[in-house]
Amino acid sequence: MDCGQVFRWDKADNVWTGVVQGDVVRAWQDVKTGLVYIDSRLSPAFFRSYFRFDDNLDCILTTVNKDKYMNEAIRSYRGMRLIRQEPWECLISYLLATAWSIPNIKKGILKLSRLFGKKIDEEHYSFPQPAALAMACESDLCDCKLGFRTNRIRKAAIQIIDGDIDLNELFELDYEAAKKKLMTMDGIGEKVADCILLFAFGKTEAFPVDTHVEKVIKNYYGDHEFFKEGMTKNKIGKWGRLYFGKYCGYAQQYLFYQKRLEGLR
DNA sequence: AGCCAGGCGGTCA
DNA sequence: TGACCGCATGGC
Repeated sequence: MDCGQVFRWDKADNVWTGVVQGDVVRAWQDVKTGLVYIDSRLSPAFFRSYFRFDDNLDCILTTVNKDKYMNEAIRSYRGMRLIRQEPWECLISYLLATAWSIPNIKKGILKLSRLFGKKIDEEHYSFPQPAALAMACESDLCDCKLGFRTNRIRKAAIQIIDGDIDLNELFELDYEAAKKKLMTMDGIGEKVADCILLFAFGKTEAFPVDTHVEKVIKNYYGDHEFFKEGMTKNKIGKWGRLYFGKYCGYAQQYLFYQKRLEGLR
């Protein structure tokens, strides 16, 4: 929950508290049994999907465990899963993530929720609905200090309201087609599109190349034949999809997390 | 003070 | 295509 995928969970006294689907959720894990306990009005079936408990993690990690670097990341962080987020919230979150650190992304989302979401209890607010952001007057949005991201999220909200973009439709499209559609939106390039497809639409063949992953790949895999004519971010993405295969998104998340916690080796 | 943060869009060669 | 730049803001 703290690996940079989702931004609305916080830990206190070994209990994670998050806002999901307008509900305040508390979750903790028994260290000995590994069992996960969840206090929420949402159903167990919902959380099976949210935490992707139906993924056969051992099987997936075996398929992406191609070399000593991946083996090390898997050895250290085995158990980390992709999360299946709500598309709308994920879309806005990664529009905000552009050239921002993870703490800043969390703060930005918190500000948006406090201003445009619904109050759930004394300290928690739901993630704003598209209509709330679409109608947010310019000055209110500017109060959030989102910089150049402000217009991007308002535009996105309007496109959703107007039906120009139908997020549910993206589930039906394959990875390439869905990516192409997302990239028509202002502020969504390759990386942001890949994050949304991976974290909300379950497209594990997405391989987001951000600044961390770029450094990791250049450091560990720069001598691969594939890169003999240079290492652009675009090329690194293509390499990741080829090299790790249909679950490359999982590989990416393990490399990303390891890099953030340990730096380059 | 200067650089970096889960980048993107435009321009120019 | 690929390299470079401006874009807001915050933190170190």
